Amino acid sequence: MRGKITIYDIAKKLNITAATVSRALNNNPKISEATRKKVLAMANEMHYEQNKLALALKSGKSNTVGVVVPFIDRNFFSSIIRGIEEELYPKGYHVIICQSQEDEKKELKNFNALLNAQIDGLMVSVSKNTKNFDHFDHVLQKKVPIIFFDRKVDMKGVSTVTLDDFQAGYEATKHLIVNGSKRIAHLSGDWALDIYQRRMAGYKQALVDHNIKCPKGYVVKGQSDIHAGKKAVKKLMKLNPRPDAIFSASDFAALGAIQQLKEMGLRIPEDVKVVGFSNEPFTKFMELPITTVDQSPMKMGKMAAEVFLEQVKNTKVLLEKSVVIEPKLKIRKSSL
Amino acid sequence: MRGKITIYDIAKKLNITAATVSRALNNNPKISEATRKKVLAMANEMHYEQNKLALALKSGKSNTVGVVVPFIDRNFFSSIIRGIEEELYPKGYHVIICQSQEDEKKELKNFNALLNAQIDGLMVSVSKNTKNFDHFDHVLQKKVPIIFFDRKVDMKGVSTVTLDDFQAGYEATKHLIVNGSKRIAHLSGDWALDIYQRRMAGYKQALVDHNIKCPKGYVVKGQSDIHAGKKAVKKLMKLNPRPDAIFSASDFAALGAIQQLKEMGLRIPEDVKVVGFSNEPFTKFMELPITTVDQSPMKMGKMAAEVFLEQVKNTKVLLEKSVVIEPKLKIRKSSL
DNA sequence: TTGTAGGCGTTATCAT
DNA sequence: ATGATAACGCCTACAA
Repeated sequence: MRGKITIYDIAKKLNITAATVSRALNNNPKISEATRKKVLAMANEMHYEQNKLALALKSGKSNTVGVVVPFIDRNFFSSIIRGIEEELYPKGYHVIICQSQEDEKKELKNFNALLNAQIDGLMVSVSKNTKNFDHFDHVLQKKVPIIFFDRKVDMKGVSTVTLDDFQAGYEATKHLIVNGSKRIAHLSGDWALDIYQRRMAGYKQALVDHNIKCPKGYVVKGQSDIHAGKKAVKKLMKLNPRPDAIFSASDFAALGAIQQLKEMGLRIPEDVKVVGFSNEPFTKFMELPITTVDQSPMKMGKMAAEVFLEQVKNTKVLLEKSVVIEPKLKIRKSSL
Repeated sequence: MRGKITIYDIAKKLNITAATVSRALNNNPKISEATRKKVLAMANEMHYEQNKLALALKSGKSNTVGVVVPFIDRNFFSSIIRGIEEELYPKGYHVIICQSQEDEKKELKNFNALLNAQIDGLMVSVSKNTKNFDHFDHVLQKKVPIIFFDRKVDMKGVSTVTLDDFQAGYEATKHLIVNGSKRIAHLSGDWALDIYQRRMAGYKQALVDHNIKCPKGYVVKGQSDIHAGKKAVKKLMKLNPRPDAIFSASDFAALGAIQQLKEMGLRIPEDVKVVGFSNEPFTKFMELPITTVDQSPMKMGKMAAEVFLEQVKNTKVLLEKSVVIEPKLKIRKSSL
C-alpha cells in the first residue's frame, strides 16, 4: 500500500540481485560503474525511495532525535526547536516533539515513548516539577545520549547547553546601578529551577560588587507571570525605602510589575526602572519598550544540535560538553 | 547497544517461543491465562519494551505523523502544533516537525523525507511561495492522507481545517461600522495566500451590506509586518477623505499602523480605530490593547488531529472533510 | 564484481 | 494453546 517499490523490484527488472542494487545505491565501491549507472537510472525511473524504517531496524539508528520541552508554544522553546530543526534537518535527522507540560509523569512517558521509537538522541529542557531523575538514567542506560538545554539535571555522561544566567543577572543589575539606581529589587522565579537561583546570585553579586545593600523584602519569589509581577510590586512599594528599580527574572512578571506601577501612578523609568528577562517579542513592541535579557534561543538550539552531532560522530565515549551561551542585554526605555 | 531485550530473550528464559510471547503481550485470545501471566511478569522483570521500529516495518504503520509549517517559532503555528501534539500523543502517535521556511523546494524536500520515514499522515500549512503542487499529489499516491490547516491547496482527496476568514473579515469590519466608523481602510496581505483574499472579501461585503463606500486607495496590499503597516498608513493618511478606521489582516501591520499614526499625532481610537488579526500575544499586553481576531490555533491543531484519527480509522476511503473554525473577535481599546 | 544468506524485532499464518 | 516459519525492506559478511 505504501511506498511500494523496493530494491527487490529494481533487482528483478535488471536481472540482478537486491544486494547489488543496495550497493549501487549506497556508493559501495565493490561494484562496476556500468551496473551502478543502470541501477541508479532504474531507481530513478521507478521512483524508488529508501524505506528509512527498514534501514533503521537494520542499523539500529533511526536518524531521529526526540525533543522534550514543557510547552512548545512558548516563544523561547519554539525558537530553540527551530534552531535544532534547522541544524539537524540538513544532516538527515528528524525531530520528534513532545511536551512534558511541566509534569514529571508526562516527561517520563515521553521518554519511554521516544525510547521505543528508537531515537538516536534526546534533547530536553527539564520540567520544573520533576523531582525524581531515574528516567534520565534509564535513557543513558540505553546508550541514548542526552543533551540538556536551558534547564538541566546535574548528572554524569550528559552534555548541556545553557545560558550564563549568573552573568545575565549580574549584567542586568549592573546596568541598573550604572544608570543611577540605588535600591534595586528582584523578582525571582520558581527556585526548583536553578536558572532562577543563578539569576538571583548574579543580581546579588552585582550589588555586593557595587556596595549596594539588598534590604529585607527586596527579593520576591513568585511565578513567572503577569499576576505575580503585580502582586510583587504591591508588596515592594510598601517597603521603606521603596525600590527605585526592579530586575525581574521574567518578562511577564516585569510586564505585570509595570502595569501595577502605572496603576499606582508611578512613572517608568523616572520613578522606577524595570528590566525583564527573555526578550519576549512583546517587550520590543510596547509603547514603553522593556529592557530585557536576550537568551539567543535559536543559537541555543543550534548549539544543542551541534553537540549532538559531535556525540554521534564518536559513539564510543559519552561526551560531557558544557556549552555556555552569553546573555545579551537589550537596553530599552524601561530602564533609561 | 540499544534496548537490548527482545521477545526472544523473554522466550528463552521461559522456555517458550517468541510467538507465544508476542501473543501474550498483545492480548491475543489464543493463549492460556497462565502463560500470559508468566510472560507479562517476566517482561516486566526484564524491563522489556517493544521496538516500535520493528513493529512499524512489519505493519507498515509508523505511528508517526509529519507536520510541515513555514516556521515553527511563530505563535500561530506553534500553538497549532501544540494542539496536534496534545491530541495525538495519547493515541500513541509521534509528531515530526519540519519547516518549509516559505520555500517550495524545502517543502518538497520535507515531504520526501517524511515519506521515507513512512509517516502515517501529513499535516501541512502550505508555503506561500509554492506554485507547483505535484508534491502533494505524490504524497496522496503513496496513500498517505493529507490534512491541510489554515493554508490549503484545492485538490481532491484531502481534508482541511481552516478559519472562516470571510466571516472574520466581515465581523471585524462590522464591528468598526457599528462603533461609528464611516471610512474604513484595509491592510491586506500577500494575495498568493487565499486567506488574505477571503479576509478582504469579508471586509468588502460588510461595507456593501452597510452602504459604506470603499474609496480608491483604501485597500493597501503589503507584507504582514510592522514596516508595511507604517508604510501603508503614510499613504492612507494622505487620502482625502482620510480613513477613520483600519482593519488590518495582520497584527504586525496593525502595530506598525498604530505606531505611525501616533507619530503623526493622531489619537487611537479617537481619530482612527484599529483592528488587527491573529491575536498575537503582544496585542493584549500593549498599553493600548489591540482589537484583533482570534483564530483559536490550538483548537485548529486539535481538529486537524481529530480528522486525521478519523481518517486512519477508515483507511478504505479518502476522507474529504472540511472543518471550518469560527473566528472570535477580541474587542479591545484600539477600536472603542 | 556479483550472488547467497542471515539478521534487525515483530507479528501472522500455518501446523501441531 | 503453542511452535515453527515466513515476511516486512534493508544491509553486509561471506562465498563464488
